[in-house]
Amino acid sequence: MSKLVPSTEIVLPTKADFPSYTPKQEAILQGAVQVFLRCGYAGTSMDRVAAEAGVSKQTIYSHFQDKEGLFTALMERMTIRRFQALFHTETLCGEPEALLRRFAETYLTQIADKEYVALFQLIIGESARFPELAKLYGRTVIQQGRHLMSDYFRHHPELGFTDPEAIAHIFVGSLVSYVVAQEIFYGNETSPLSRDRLIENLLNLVLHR
Amino acid sequence: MSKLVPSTEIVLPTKADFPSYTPKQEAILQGAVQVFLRCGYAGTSMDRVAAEAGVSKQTIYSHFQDKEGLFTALMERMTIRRFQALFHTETLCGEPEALLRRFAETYLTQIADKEYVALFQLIIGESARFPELAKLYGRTVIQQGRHLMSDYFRHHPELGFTDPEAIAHIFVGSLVSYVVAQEIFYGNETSPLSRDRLIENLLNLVLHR
DNA sequence: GTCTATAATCAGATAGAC
DNA sequence: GTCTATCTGATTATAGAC
Repeated sequence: MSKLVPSTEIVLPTKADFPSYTPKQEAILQGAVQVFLRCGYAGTSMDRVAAEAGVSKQTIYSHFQDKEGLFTALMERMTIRRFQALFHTETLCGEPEALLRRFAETYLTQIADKEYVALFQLIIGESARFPELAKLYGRTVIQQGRHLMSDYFRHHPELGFTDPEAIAHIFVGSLVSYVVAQEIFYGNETSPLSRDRLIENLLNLVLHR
Repeated sequence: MSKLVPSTEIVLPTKADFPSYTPKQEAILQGAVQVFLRCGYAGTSMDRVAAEAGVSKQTIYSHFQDKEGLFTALMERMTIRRFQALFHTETLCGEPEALLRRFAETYLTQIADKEYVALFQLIIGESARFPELAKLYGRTVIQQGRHLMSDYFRHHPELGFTDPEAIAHIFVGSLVSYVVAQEIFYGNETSPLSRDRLIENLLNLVLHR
């Protein structure tokens, strides 16, 4: 254990995960987004998707194998896009406090987005039926955030973290569960906690000790 | 603000939330658990529930108004039961470190249970269609945990927390998101982190500073 | 490739016998 | 109260015209 290598290997999305679609396929996917996110997998009918997309049902079946094929293609695309939006612009450098605050704010803004929350809910709800989707999502959106953070901690031993990976788990996990509690379990109505208060206390806990 | 009162009022389940059921109704509910937890709301058919419960479909409709009525009755019951299992035996007293470790271990054990995870997933997936269920769940299972902790912090000012509620948010949130990452997004397969490591680092972060 | 029309099945909910 | 049988509409998927 002499080299500073990550203790977990992250499998990043490759070019094979970014298939390109024809305009017709784009129309289908765009229509499918609305319905799947609102009604869930079983609650979505192909008729509804066809109507929303402005194409016939048979056209959907000729481009995507079946309902499962359409659903997985759509979910994979949305997951990868979120991944890009989350981490494309982020380069973890600068002073620890400013960096961590910027990371937390960016991450929270991204995952508290309405469409994002709906995607999150859908993948959780279908995690048993579509485990590969859940794994892809976990690897790209959740683990990648932890990975960036723990790498930063590892390369800044002056912060004094003996277990950077666990701290990253706690840091990112607090952000994720905040959104779950506030947006999905309606905590913003029953027991609100401002984003600033969360971030301030999280930074205090991690840095000022 | 001179008295030590909780800053958020928790609405606890009352006796009205514990309806009693006849043996026939118990059989129906017991059959419905299996199917709803495995197939989701839309994916569950009343025929299937009837078969699983060993009764006729009409019997279900005569005891519960319709599919929604059966589903909400079942979810409410499971939520309340989990709430009891979580907090009935727990009294927060003793030394901070031992207390917090015991709390974290009990909480994790409870919410990492297979049936519990399935309930969690189902309520998240149906949170848009059944917001009242999500609110009930959030109030009883999640907020109640935070409430117990922040109360404890508030009554032990020697711990030096300027914002007990936010710290409780982070503490309980880390536990919840750990289970989400490990059990729902299959983190135990792709990037495992032991329960002990999480708890140890969480306690370090909160207490030893 | 795209559409209209249709097949085959299954859903939630009810009627009526016992 | 409970069951069997049934109704009505919606669902996935396909056939065949253009």
